[in-house]
Amino acid sequence: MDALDRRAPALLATLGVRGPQSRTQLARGLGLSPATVTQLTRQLLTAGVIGEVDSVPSRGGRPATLLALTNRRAGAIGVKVSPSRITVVPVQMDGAVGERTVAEFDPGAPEALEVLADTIATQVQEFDGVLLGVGVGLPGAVDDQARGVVDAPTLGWSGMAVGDYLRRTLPQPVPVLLDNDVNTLAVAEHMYGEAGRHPSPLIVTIGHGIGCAIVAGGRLHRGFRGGAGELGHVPVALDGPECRCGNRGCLEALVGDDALAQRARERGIVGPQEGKSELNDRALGGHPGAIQLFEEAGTLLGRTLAGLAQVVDPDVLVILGEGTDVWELWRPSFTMALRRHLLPDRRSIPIVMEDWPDDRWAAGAASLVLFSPFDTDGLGGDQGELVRTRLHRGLTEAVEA
Amino acid sequence: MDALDRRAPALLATLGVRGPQSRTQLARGLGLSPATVTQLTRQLLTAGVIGEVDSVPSRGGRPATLLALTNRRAGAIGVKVSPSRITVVPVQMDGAVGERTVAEFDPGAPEALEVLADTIATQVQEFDGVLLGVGVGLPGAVDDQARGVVDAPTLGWSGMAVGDYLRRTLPQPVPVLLDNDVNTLAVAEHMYGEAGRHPSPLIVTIGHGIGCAIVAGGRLHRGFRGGAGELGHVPVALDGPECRCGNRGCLEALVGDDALAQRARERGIVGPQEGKSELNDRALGGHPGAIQLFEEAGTLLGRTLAGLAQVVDPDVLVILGEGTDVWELWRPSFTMALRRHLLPDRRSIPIVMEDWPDDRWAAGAASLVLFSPFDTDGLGGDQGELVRTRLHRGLTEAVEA
DNA sequence: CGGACTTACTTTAGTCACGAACAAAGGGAC
DNA sequence: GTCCCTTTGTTCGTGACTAAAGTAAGTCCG
Repeated sequence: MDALDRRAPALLATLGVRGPQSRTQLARGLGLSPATVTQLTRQLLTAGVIGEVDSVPSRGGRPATLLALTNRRAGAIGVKVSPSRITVVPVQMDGAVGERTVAEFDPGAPEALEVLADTIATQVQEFDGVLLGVGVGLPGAVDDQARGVVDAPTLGWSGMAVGDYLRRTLPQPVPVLLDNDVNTLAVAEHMYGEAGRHPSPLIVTIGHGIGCAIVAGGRLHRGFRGGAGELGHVPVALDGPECRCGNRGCLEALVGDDALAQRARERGIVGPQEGKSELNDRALGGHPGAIQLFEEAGTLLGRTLAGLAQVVDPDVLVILGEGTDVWELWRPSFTMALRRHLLPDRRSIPIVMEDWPDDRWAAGAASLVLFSPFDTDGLGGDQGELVRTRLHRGLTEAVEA
Repeated sequence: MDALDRRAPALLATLGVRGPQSRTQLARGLGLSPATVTQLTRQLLTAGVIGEVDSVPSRGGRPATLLALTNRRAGAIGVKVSPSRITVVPVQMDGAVGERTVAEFDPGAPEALEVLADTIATQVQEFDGVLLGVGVGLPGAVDDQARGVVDAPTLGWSGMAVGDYLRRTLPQPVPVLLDNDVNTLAVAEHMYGEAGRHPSPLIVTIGHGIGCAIVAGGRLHRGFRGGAGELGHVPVALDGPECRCGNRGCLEALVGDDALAQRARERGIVGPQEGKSELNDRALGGHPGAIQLFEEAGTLLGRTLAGLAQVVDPDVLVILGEGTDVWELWRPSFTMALRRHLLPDRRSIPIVMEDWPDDRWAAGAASLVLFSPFDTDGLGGDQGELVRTRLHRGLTEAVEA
């Protein structure tokens, strides 16, 4: 009964995320035989962790019995760290997002980590139900997932052992998982979004930074030491402006929010004190120069992604991020440039734009934790293992109490 | 004893490819526990398929006993299909390459498949030892690995069921595996070359075409329907020359062999009837214009690969292909452009150039077959399964006979 | 209204691979 | 030499998972 099943957490998580399911559905979803699911569910049924809740009318055969969690109060806390603020949200396993906390943040300050830990701590103490862990998404590469060592030029962090610090400092011992914020988005998309219906999506984020995540066969490509997806620093112009990474001609230095705002100021489209949001307003209001700016950006992004798609061959393109609020301005030129530079038989690749508001990024980070029961490769390291045992134990104890 | 072990073929293949190994080495290499290896090897030992051949002096512990195949006459036939010819070579499991057959080929001819099958058939009948299968590498995407459906614009093939045809036509029933030629190279590199010592290499081929293969965590990224790696058709110039794919500004249309030769003719570096090899000669002879041509190509390739490396984050860059015979001409500008456009902490990525003569491509295709015993994901489909059983049965029968 | 067909589970018997403890076979320090 | 350490390999018991065959519970059709 006390077996540290690797499968039981995955089964529980499936019921938590996808809602009530029959045994057969579970078997297919988890890649197990029906026999195994019978065994597993019997244990969980007698333990009272799950229960038979309903039965669906049959479509020509024996009707299926739906299983569901008897106690679904389990979830994770998601954290998004950006250069100016921290967003923290509690997320239940079924995807329900709780009330968020936003705190000002100066990543360069000496007490930055302390502030981060404090902000998270409040939410940890107030969490309703079984807290499986804390997922943190940040703009940068996570060198060692197990220890949580972060390299994030955007934040000015290099070799910061963020994971270790949080684990030591949080008010209760709770698993902490870190990853690049675009990667967390990719995981969330895979679990809840459009990308989950495709085996090999290419996920692109536009906004302040430009990033991407490559998923192949349901597997996130993290690259050597977690540095994959730096789409923003792909060189696209020979003599482009200098980028904050130090190089010249980076995509981000041409179509990132700051770059667009800068160019708009140079061209007199917005005033010297104005920025991206004013540019958006002008363009939506019909200002030809502003519209042209987005057209240029769309072309550049389209061409760059065409190149990437030639090499990676995804089956869908998912666009999201802050920048998508004016996606209609990018779309025409983007689509044209993309299709024009793709091999003929790939031009029909679907493009999906998803709205993904600010706190959803944080919710995405929580998915990092909520996904770990499914993570068969152990990419989450020992922290992933901790999440799994917490899920099993947490739910079982909740029932016994 | 007749167990269709999934593991036994992998073990046999390890011994065939890597040579004699101790049980502990095998366990580590195959990701099995020592206990399991003991069980497996006992069966194979009593069956006489493998034997204890030697023992190595210890380094502070019990000395290891080396195991080896008692009958190593097993291998595959590799085929490389190019627009002008077919190269066929027999390859033994230890990597030894036999004598090659080269045949003229016109992929557009109505009897093209017939010619292909005939050329392979001769080698099949003459094969020395247990023939595990035939591996075919071709310039194009293999839509469905199991059925072997090929889309290859270079050959003018679209939806050709090459695999099915060969399986029906070859003189004996033998597994046939097909893949993109760069993918086969990647597999060969993974098994025998430098890339095998790195978990996430990016493999780039230069020559007539420009291609690449992305390997992540020992896994080849094949893309949706096998179309990944079309590096040659990444757009790199706004108003570049028209490419044979129909688009403009493709990398291949700027730095491929034909493009270089064309440009050399335009600039009067070689005569109107001369081509790439004359260009090589001029450049190696010190012709400034010719040298500059390679410099430009190196810069372009370097910049493009920098972009790709930002997104994919490989741990090594492996360059090979016909074009590498004059790699020294590309190298300086390539290296500079690459490093200049990489994020600072990635600039130290190692670059390895490997010599890979023409018939090695065919040998690479054979690796497709020789690798399938290790292919735990079953990417080779039922053909991979066939290869595994042939390996096991073939070697066992060879001993009994 | 009963048989043919479908689909959903369950039981059984067995395989595969592993962890843990143990045995074997050396090196090195004193 | 004689401990102790390191590394290799083996034995044994166990647990996870499965295939195959059986059972349950419905629909559909004549």
